[in-house]
Amino acid sequence: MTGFATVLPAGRKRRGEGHTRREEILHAAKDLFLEQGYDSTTIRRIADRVGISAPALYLYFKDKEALMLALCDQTFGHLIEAIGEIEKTIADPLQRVRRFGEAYAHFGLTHPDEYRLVFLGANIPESIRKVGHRAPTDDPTQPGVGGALVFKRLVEFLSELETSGTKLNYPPDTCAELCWMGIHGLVAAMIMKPEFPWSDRELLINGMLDIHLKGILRNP
Amino acid sequence: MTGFATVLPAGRKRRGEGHTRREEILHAAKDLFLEQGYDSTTIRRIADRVGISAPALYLYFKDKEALMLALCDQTFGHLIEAIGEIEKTIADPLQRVRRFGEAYAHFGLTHPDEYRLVFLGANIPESIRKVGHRAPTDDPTQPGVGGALVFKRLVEFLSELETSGTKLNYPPDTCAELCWMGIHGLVAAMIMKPEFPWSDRELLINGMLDIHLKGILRNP
DNA sequence: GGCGTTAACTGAACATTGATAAGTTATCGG
DNA sequence: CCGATAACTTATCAATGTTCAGTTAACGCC
Repeated sequence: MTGFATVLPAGRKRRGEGHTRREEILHAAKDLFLEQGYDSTTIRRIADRVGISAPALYLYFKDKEALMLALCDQTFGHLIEAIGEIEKTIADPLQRVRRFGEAYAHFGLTHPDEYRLVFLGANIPESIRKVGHRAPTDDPTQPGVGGALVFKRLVEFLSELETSGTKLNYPPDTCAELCWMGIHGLVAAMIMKPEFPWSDRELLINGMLDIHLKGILRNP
Repeated sequence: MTGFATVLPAGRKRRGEGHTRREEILHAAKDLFLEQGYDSTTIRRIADRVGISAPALYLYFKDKEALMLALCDQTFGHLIEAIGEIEKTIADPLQRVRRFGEAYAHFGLTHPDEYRLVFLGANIPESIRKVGHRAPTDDPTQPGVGGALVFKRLVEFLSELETSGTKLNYPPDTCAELCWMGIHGLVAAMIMKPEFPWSDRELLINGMLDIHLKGILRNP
């Protein structure tokens, strides 16, 4: 019907088109993980949705964990892009930090499932939980370093803030940990317990940012 | 050696002593969950450690999930006790809030798996994820209501603080949400990413509490 | 056109998992 | 001693992640 591609035996890829299949798998796996969680998503079901046999999946990913890692990196990419945007458009270090927080919260709340996957390690076995927090010096093309990169940016922003003359109550790393964890806690909880009668979202996010920015600056 | 209990065929319980076995299972399961995590702990291994067959475990717990839930409730009792202790021994409302935060963080860091299970809903099927956030009016003898009870106490502490004359920057519920989420984020992250090079634990916890207490008080 | 190489894929199988069914043992009141 | 039944076991199930050994078909080359 469609016309292109000569009739192939039910979706078999031509030579050299493996990466296409790989992305099909990623796409299907993402959908299924988000729908049913990591544990309930089986290799067979992913393969089914793609239209291949289960072992074929192992041609593209070492194991289920590697699949998940690849997905995490993909998601982190989006967040890192958003942060790069801040670096380009905002000059004031304090504003950068605040925008970082807003971008982070926004990212989490608009991609709740991915956030769960990446930052909460929900429904993922212990073995891959440490994803995203390898040493910040790791090769960024390697899977699983997204989280560290994001954190590194925040530390950079805070270091700028300090060298620009603003006094901080803690070292930049500690400030970064505190600020991040405050926002992270809020986002994580709002995602995990949506049925809880939360106060207004904007109020909470702005409140959390206010509190933390005030809290880390020596002379507010 | 110990001497009591007549020689039994390798640990079989006398009639009516089932609850003993139940507690043995809970104990073994707790150890194993803490050592290896929820997923990696198999029913068979728990049964092995207790010295019974795997199916025997199902005489005492409906399934693996029920076992974990029972453990959660048991553990939560300790947190609620600790909070009750604060109510008894500390009068000053501000101190109460601070102690609450300390107790909460301490609880999370010393019971990471229970914390993950109840407050993060990690590694468990959706069905039990919402545990801990049922309506606060639920029967506390039912499994899985710990979280809501704990939050209620914090709101009470903050309300006391307000009625005692201290001005707050936000309503007590919002303050409670902000304070809780700050600490929660920190605890959650330290649990989920233990290999991250965190700043000093005490420093972070105290820092987070300082920031939030300063942040919610109108005139510090 | 035919041929060999090999990327892309499949079917059968394995070990391990949570869980159930059906049967067995031993305790204890009468 | 006996019958009821609490406490437990063996055998087994279906589902899972993963591997092995093979099969199919696309493509470069003669």
